[in-house]
Amino acid sequence: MAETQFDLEGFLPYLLNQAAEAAGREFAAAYRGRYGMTRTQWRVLAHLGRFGALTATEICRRAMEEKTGVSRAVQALEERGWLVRDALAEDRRAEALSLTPAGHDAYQALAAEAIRFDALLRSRLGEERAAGLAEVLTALIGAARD
Amino acid sequence: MAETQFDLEGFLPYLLNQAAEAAGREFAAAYRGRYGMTRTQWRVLAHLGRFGALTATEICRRAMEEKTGVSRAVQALEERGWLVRDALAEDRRAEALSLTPAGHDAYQALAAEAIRFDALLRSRLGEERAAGLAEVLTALIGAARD
DNA sequence: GAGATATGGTTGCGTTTGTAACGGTTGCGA
DNA sequence: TCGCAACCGTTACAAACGCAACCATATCTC
Repeated sequence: MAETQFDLEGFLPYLLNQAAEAAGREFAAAYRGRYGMTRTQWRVLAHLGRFGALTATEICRRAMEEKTGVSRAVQALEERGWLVRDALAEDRRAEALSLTPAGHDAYQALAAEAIRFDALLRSRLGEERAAGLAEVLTALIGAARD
Repeated sequence: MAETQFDLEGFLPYLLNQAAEAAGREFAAAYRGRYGMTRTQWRVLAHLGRFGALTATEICRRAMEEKTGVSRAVQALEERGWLVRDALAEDRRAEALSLTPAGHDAYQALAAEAIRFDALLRSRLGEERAAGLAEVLTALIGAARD
């Protein structure tokens, strides 16, 4: 029987990983280097900064992150004084997480960095291809939620 | 001053990561579940199966992988009997890595799995969008190599 | 309303990963 | 040819990650 012809360089999960790691590594310098943050911490910060108060579970669902990672990231951000927990009247198991003013400042600084970096990537690709890319990735993510 | 408006859900590194993790998690069941392999091990196997004998450094460069990760993956694949090291006459620091027949069999099985999964992803997206995605990702990866 | 079941969040532990330092080898310039 | 820098690959150590087990609370079922 003939050998299976497998094209590694056209394999979508491989390409996605390579592109994500390349982009991630490049951007990580902005938050790991300057703020000593983990990727998960940055994600939690970004979600709270963008969407306001959330519970840990909501962050998990939105960010497709493990609850244990979120738990630790929340703890780290809390110790840094960037985040506070508030009791929820309707469910005493859960906590409403929200950013302090200092946390919001950090978010603003990183968001500005992110906007710059995103613009750089989009200029590399051309705005049209970049928009198409974002659309296809979103579709892919949505399809995987099942 | 107005707040910086940052659109997390359109941020390309974020989308890339989400899509890559979603696709990777889904496919990982094929090699982690059935063969107990690490992602790096799978990558090393794939590169050797696809491109023949390589040195560890060449794999690092092609796969954008850390040399320490490759070192450990090679060791694991060697212990499993899927890979052999051959001395290189022209440079006694480096080793030529290549798959054994058993390793090649494993590669074939996983490649078949990968082809199936890739086809599934492409059918989800539609062939046209999938091809465009692959092209843009390749461009992004190429641009990041600088 | 009591017991079973599900959910929010934390902790513990083993695995994986990344950074830094290290032997061994090669290549280059003084 | 001697010394020195660069390079290949491994090891050591620390950080991060993921899974499973675990408390506390909430919900469901009878």
